[in-house]
Amino acid sequence: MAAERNARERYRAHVIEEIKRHAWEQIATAGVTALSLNAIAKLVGMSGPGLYRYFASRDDLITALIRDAYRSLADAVTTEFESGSDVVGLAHVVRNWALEDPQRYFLIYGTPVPGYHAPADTTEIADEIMMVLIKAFSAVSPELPSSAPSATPFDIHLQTHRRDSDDGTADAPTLRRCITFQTRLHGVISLELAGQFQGMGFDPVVLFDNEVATLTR
Amino acid sequence: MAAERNARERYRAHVIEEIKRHAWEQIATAGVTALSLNAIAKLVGMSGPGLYRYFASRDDLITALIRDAYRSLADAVTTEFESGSDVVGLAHVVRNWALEDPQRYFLIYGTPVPGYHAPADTTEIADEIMMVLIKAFSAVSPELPSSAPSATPFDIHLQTHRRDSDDGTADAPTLRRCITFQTRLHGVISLELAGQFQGMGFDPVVLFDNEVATLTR
DNA sequence: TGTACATCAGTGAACGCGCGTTCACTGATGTAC
DNA sequence: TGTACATCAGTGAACGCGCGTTCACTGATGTAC
Repeated sequence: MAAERNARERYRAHVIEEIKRHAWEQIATAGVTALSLNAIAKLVGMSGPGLYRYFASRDDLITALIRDAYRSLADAVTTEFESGSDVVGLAHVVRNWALEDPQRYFLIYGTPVPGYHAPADTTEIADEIMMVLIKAFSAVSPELPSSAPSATPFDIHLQTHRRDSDDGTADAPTLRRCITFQTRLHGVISLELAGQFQGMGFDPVVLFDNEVATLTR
Repeated sequence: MAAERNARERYRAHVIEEIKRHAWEQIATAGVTALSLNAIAKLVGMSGPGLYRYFASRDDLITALIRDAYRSLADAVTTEFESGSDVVGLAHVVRNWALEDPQRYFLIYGTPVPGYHAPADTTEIADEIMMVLIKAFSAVSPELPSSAPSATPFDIHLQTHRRDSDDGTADAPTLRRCITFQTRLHGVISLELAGQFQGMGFDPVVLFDNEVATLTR
């Protein structure tokens, strides 16, 4: 019966969620490096090999976590945009999302593991975020002083060298602003999360706001 | 005899360098995570425990490597500045240094290991870099349009909340520019090194130049 | 409703591995008188 | 110059550990007729 089958599937989904939950706890506490299948299995209440019914390998688990992290960020950004927020609002959503779980942020944007390659569908989610940014910047671009007057060398470069990710509707200055949004936010957020501003005395959020203000200028 | 003692010390220094060399190779190939004392010892040509004559623990080795990385970057930046280079030149030195060995860059600026705290003297070297930046920006600050006219909220915040690292000679706008130099460069460099721009079609160095150009504006 | 079969969740034992680190020890190099 | 001692480099065996993963198996749950 379909209902019965769903019961098994619901159970399965529930266990998968529990595994992931404990995986995230481990990552938050000690980083991806410390993620251990056996330890997670113990926490979930089953023996090591049992976990292989749910994830084929350690890399499989990590890949699933990365996908979920991307998904979570994309959802947060999309939701915020659809509730009428502007670029500044989106920036704060990203920062808050990062502060929520720094290691989750670093799982996506942190030190790459040489050799490991993220699966294709995470790229799609990254593009999804990019699309939201394009929409957000398209709304303000015309008003910005630097949009028409002078195209930067990078703008010109973008006109010829660019492979979508967007559907091609965005003009170069808008695309540049989206990329700049990403790099500037990452610069200030990741250094904050890594504690590089500790001992410098200032409040990171004020620096963040300073940086975000430059995006719509 | 002093000469004899030096022979032993020179030998010691030589072995330490060889250990570090192999350690860097391992890091460049597979990241810090993969750094293994036993493996390094084998490469150097001694048995595992022998390495403990040179480094008291794995963390000790890593700490030494981090210190060396900071030192190397600080030297590169200082040398460039003393040879008459400006802010733009310094930016390119930093990027080239990062490209030289991405994992070395990430060892300093990458994902922090929860729990690990860098020793105090690395902070001193970081301050050293900051001092060079302050000098470089002090040279151009007076000419910049935004220096006198309008202080940003972050500038005002910095005036009251700041614990040196500089000797207190720099004014807030200059200090802000130095910090911005660090965050913007890190944003664009680390995303490039992590391969986040792959498949987007543009040349990262053009984006980098675009971003650097904003620093002296 | 009942029976025969297929699918699935989970276990326990085992494999092979490499890790960091400690310890007692040997042999070489340097030091002091 | 020679002898007695101290320092240092390096070895080999061993400890304990936890890891990812495979395998043969049990028992429960679902499916088909």
